[in-house]
Amino acid sequence: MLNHIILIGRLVKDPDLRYTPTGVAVGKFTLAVDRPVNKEKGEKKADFIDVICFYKLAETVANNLEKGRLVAVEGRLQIRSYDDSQGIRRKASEVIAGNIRFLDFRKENGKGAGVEEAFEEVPFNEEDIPF
Amino acid sequence: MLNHIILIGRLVKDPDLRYTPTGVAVGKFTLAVDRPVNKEKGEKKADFIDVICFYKLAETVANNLEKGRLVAVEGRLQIRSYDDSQGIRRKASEVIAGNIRFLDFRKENGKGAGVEEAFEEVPFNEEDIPF
Amino acid sequence: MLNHIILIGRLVKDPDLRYTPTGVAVGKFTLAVDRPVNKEKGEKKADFIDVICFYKLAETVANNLEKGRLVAVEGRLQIRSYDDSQGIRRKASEVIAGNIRFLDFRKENGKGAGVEEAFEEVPFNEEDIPF
Amino acid sequence: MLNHIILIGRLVKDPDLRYTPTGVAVGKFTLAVDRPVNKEKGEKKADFIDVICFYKLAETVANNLEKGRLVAVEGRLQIRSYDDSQGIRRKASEVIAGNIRFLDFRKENGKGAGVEEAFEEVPFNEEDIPF
DNA sequence: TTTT
DNA sequence: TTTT
Repeated sequence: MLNHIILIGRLVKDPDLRYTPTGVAVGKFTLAVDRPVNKEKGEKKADFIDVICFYKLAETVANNLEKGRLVAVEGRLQIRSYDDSQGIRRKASEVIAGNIRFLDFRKENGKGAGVEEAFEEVPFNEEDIPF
Repeated sequence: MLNHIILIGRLVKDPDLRYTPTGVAVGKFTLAVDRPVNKEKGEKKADFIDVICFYKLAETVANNLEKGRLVAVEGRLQIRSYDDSQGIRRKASEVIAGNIRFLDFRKENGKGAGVEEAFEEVPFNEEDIPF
Repeated sequence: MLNHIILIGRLVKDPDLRYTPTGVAVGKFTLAVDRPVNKEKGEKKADFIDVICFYKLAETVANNLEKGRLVAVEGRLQIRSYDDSQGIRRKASEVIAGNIRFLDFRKENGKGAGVEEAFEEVPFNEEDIPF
Repeated sequence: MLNHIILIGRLVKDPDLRYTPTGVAVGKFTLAVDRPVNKEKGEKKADFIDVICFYKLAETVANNLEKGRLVAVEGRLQIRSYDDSQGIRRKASEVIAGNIRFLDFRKENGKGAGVEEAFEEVPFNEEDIPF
């Protein structure tokens, strides 16, 4: 009924871009999201979380992100079952991204704006709120 | 750059529905969101948070919600300035809802489904993920 | 660096409660979280998401929840690797819950309050804010 | 019952640090959070959102942040009423931060780690999960 | 101005 | 009162 996740982490590899048979762009990358450090043990751990995106967002990701970049991802967690190449039944856990923000920037592009929104936002004029 | 809020609370009054001069439906209601109880003092407090919604979502809210109903709201926090009827400059703090879930149900409507989505979700077939 | 997920769904079975060798209570349950319905195909699907909780929260869950109950879960997504009983390397995807709210209630317990908080909230008196 | 907000934005001024009569550190700053751009009008707007933090988190913020810095804030939205210096009744809308991440970094401090956590996290060893 |  |  409600499924919303927000992650900030770094890409562990360059993003992957493929197309479905019907021509839909699908992007995939893995994010390393550091866990809160365990103060006693002092060790550092991360969760490696797969992120999927579609359409224009997938292409913007493929064209602008690379290994090591820091991003914020908003999306929903999806669990799907599939059989791997050896026929073993597995579950994939993926975040379907609706919105991705680039949080560090190459010098050359200066501005630091986030990527295109995947969802159309509800448009309205603030002046029109009739209350 | 990123602004996302999730609230669960109860309507303190019936929702209000108005239309802008251009015919856009605008819904408004106030949510009482209980704070975590202060164990020492044992007192109970709530934040009273204004929520605004638009279009079809506004009409669904007006037609289905009433004082006392429990809802989950996803949206973004907006701060806007205005002059009140006495000419005093004030700031309004409102949650612009993108998604509202009804969490308790009249017996008569049984199912308990959430309301229509305000945003179009990214549509895709799970079978088409090419990874 | 930041990992936060909020889910609303129903338990697909009664929750499970176990203890670690050191006596820590660990609760586990699976939540069915309905996806936004695909309007064209009209079919209904859900993600089945595993949730883990600890300590008092685990015991409160075990004592108060059962199959079919509606809850809101706040937590973080954790991915961990393990070998299953056949020695096959697998990844587990689990939400570590910090906070669980009960959203429907048996008649007999009336109040409808959420469960105990797992985290200690920052305590302060509103009157003391020195701004 | 549930109140969770996540913001990413920039400080519009240096943060403010004060102490309550009982010696509790209270930090305050305002975040400019850019709204999704209105494509038709092309104009850029932001919400200016007040953030409050306490204790060690307040001091870390005061010692490390300044005007223009980019941060991620997790917290809850609080609405409180007060009378201003002219005796006019006003409502303050503030995000009570539980967790703040620094998202851009001075060259000199290299690492880019987030600030100290405000909440104690639930501690456990992954190896101990008895499922 | 406040909800169960 | 506003940030890049």
